Amino acid sequence: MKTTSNSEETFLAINQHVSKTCPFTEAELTLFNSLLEVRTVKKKTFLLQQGEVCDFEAYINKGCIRSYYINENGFEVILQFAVEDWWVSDIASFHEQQPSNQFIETLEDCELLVLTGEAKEQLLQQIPKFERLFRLMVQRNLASLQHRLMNTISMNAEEKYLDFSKRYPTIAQRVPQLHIASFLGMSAEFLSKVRTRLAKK
Amino acid sequence: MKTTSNSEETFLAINQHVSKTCPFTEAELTLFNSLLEVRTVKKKTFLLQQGEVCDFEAYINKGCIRSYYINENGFEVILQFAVEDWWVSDIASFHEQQPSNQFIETLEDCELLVLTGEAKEQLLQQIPKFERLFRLMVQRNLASLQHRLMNTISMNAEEKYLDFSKRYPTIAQRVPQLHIASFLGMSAEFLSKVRTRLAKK
DNA sequence: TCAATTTCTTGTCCTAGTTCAATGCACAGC
DNA sequence: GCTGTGCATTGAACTAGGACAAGAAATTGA
Repeated sequence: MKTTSNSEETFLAINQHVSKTCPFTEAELTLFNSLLEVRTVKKKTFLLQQGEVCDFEAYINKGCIRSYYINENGFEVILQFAVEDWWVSDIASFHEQQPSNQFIETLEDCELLVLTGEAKEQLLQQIPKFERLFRLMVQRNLASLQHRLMNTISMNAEEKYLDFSKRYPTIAQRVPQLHIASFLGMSAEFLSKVRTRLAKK
Repeated sequence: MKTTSNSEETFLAINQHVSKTCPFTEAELTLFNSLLEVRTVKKKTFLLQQGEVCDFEAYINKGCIRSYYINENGFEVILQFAVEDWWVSDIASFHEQQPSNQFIETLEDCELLVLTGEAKEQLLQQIPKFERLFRLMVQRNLASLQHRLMNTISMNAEEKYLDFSKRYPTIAQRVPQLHIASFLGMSAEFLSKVRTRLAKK
């Protein structure tokens, strides 16, 4: 009894999430859910490290995660913040089965619904409609990354920060400024200066 | 006779291109080809302008194209250079049927194979396997954009230029420096200075 | 072939953002 | 209740790259 109601709750959000992009039947959703692995992870855990092959896509039920690169000079750049109702993965590594060059790390205690490579294959084989869902997900990702690239190139620090806190108000709250600066491509000190300058207005 | 051999030639490259990612039968490829529209376009033609809804994906048989944004301040940023064996489109606008905020412009006389929205729908309906091809295409696009974002944030001008000319030697040759600078997110003047500095070594 | 337009180069001056260092703050662990 | 560790703030000195201007070189096109 407990388990059932618990698991219903567990999959509520993700089922709504996938239904938004594509209509699925109850039976299809049930199959989908059975292929997901529920995982709770402590803060500051790595889901993926540079050099490993990424073998999952994870939907975030609860918590906050960042993915980032570290380049040759030890310079860290944040690729993505992910919170509730988002997915994280290194798609390139996942699909080409190549070693990743990203880190994926929890910033808070998390509850994740994990789709492994094997599970995803089964899913796509049994319900090809899901192919469309994943294509749409990647597509949106691409569009938002394009947008971010434009901002990164054409905006100054203040504009970037304002745009960010408008676009992701919750994340701007939850995440240390340090990381936000890295996401926006500026030093933490300078972000701090920008913020105090803005506060004075 | 002439027509046949001509059209065989026309579709040779694209058929190889799609077969690389996914095996298709002769019949499937023939159907695919029949849905493509061959278009030759003069240099400096716009395939898409800000405000229009993008209704195509175009495969480049011959020529060179750029897609770019112009932001509120009139600042131009190049999103992509595309040459032979690449696709261009504004995926977001295309699939959401939203007005685009990009321009897509030919930099040379081009021969394109154009897949319109309608044709693409037919294609996906009749050969669902193509869904996979398009997902992979978007996915690769995403991966390369991630890479570019990292470079943009973490490299200095010289490193960016060196990386670019290593990664896209042909494009570095074919395209005015002006545009390369815009792609790399630096002023044309500064790129010129970087190049003379490099030449002196 | 010559003019017209685009693109490239070079120099000077200037500013947005960096780096480094010091200080203050908050809160997690004992 | 103290203490260490990780963040945030502030300041001073520095620099990569931008903006502007003016001339040179290269392409285009009738």
